[in-house]
Amino acid sequence: MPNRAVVPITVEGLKTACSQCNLQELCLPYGMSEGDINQLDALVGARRKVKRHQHLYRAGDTFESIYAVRTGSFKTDVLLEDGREQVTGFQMSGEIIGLDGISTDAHSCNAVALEDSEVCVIPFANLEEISREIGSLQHQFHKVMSREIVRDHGVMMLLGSMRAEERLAAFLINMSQRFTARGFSAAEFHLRMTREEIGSYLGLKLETVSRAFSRFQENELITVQQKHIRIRDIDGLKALLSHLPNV
Amino acid sequence: MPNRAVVPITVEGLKTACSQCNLQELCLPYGMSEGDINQLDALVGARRKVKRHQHLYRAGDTFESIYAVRTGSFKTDVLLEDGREQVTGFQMSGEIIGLDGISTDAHSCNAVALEDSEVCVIPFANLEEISREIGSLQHQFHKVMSREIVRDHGVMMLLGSMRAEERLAAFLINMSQRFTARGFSAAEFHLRMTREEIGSYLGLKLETVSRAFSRFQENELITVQQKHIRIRDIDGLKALLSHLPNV
DNA sequence: CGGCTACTTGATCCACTTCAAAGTACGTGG
DNA sequence: CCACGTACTTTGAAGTGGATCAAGTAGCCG
Repeated sequence: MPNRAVVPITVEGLKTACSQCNLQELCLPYGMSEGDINQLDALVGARRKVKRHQHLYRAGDTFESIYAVRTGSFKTDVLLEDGREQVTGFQMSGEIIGLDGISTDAHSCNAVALEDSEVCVIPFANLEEISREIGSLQHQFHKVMSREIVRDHGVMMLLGSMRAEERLAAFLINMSQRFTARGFSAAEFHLRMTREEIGSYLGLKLETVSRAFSRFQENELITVQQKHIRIRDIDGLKALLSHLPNV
Repeated sequence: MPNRAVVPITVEGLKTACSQCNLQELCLPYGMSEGDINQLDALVGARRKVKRHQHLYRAGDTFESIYAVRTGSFKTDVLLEDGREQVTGFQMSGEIIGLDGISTDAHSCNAVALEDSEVCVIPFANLEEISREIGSLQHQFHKVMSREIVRDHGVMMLLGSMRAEERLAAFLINMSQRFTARGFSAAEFHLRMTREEIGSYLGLKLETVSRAFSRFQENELITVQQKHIRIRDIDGLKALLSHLPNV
């Protein structure tokens, strides 16, 4: 596990490294003083590489740090005793993982890399300490947590009130937006997760996900080749979301 | 709207008033100094009464404060353009409402009183300022937010992976635990929400909720009389959660 | 090339929804 | 205090979206 100390931190380096990070809004742009930069130095403890299919943490692990995804992507899931899995989210670069652990000082879900990935380890005690001194960091962190709560409400809406094709359309639109925000194509991207993982996230079986993809392709909304997706008619997809179930 | 200033704050009074509050863990027990108490004075801005079926806030409202439920209970929900409603949670005394607003400085859901209720208004700017000075308050607040995220994951599990009777059993067990934590009977309680609201929360139609209640009654797990519930076999309910769907 | 994992597609089934009709509690005004 | 209206709940019967079961296919990697 390469320790942070190994990689000398420079302001330039940070700006590059963290340019897509969810925490950037408070770390960098707001004219941090030299002293602030030194504190930031204390904030990010280390980087950690996680290979595909490896756990970043498991349910039950002691909580010490939250993580910012630098490269790659993750899924978080909850397991029931009988083996049922619920994927609670997919995380891409710049997104924060691990907030579930603050509540009880132990993680309540699993975080697994979908591809070879790297995270910034942010010891939570450090974050709390520094955010007591830098108000903008404190506020930004609160926004990150709140955003997670709002996102979760959206997933509840999806799981509780939408039909299969609406759920998949919402998922594709969301992925497209997140790729766009990272400077990738809005129309063409590569999904890192399996049909089963998408299904688990959307509360559907993998066959249903597959059939919905096929239906979208028939209707010329998208082109599917395994995990490679090309969106041909984003408005058509969005239209699926604004219709009543039986109209 | 009675302002806080109207009700003189005393340490005794606070201990009584906040004895069931989620924020109590940091406000009260940790031997706050006289100075801390004065700061607390600045934290809780006012109390606000909300009548049954009235909104505490609506989606789109500017975010300024979070709320601690003093008496009564609330639901929070998200509405789709076509009228579909997803209830995202039910809140009882001591629980915090409004965390969704931090993210964008505007609320993203509606909060509606299920009965005549009263909340403590906590201006969020105050909370951030004071929590920069009192570390235990800061940490407690982070725990409250994290707990909300963990709870949301549980609801996703419920909506995405459980069948109707499992969902209702999980709901009843959860309600029972929360009533117990408030000093009420674990076995007998009055639901403040309608079958339709329970159904919306659980991703089911009201008829399905009603049928599941009836089935539980047939199986002597509970007694139902409209909104009055008596749990006769809590272990039987719990057993419903640990079984495979087809076993 | 062989073996594996992931994906697609068809046929059948069933849990939950939808539609419909009563029944019950409750508040209000006469 | 009763009559009536309203909102909520229960229950039945029929319909359907997605699950399940079952092949078969495509891509990947050692």
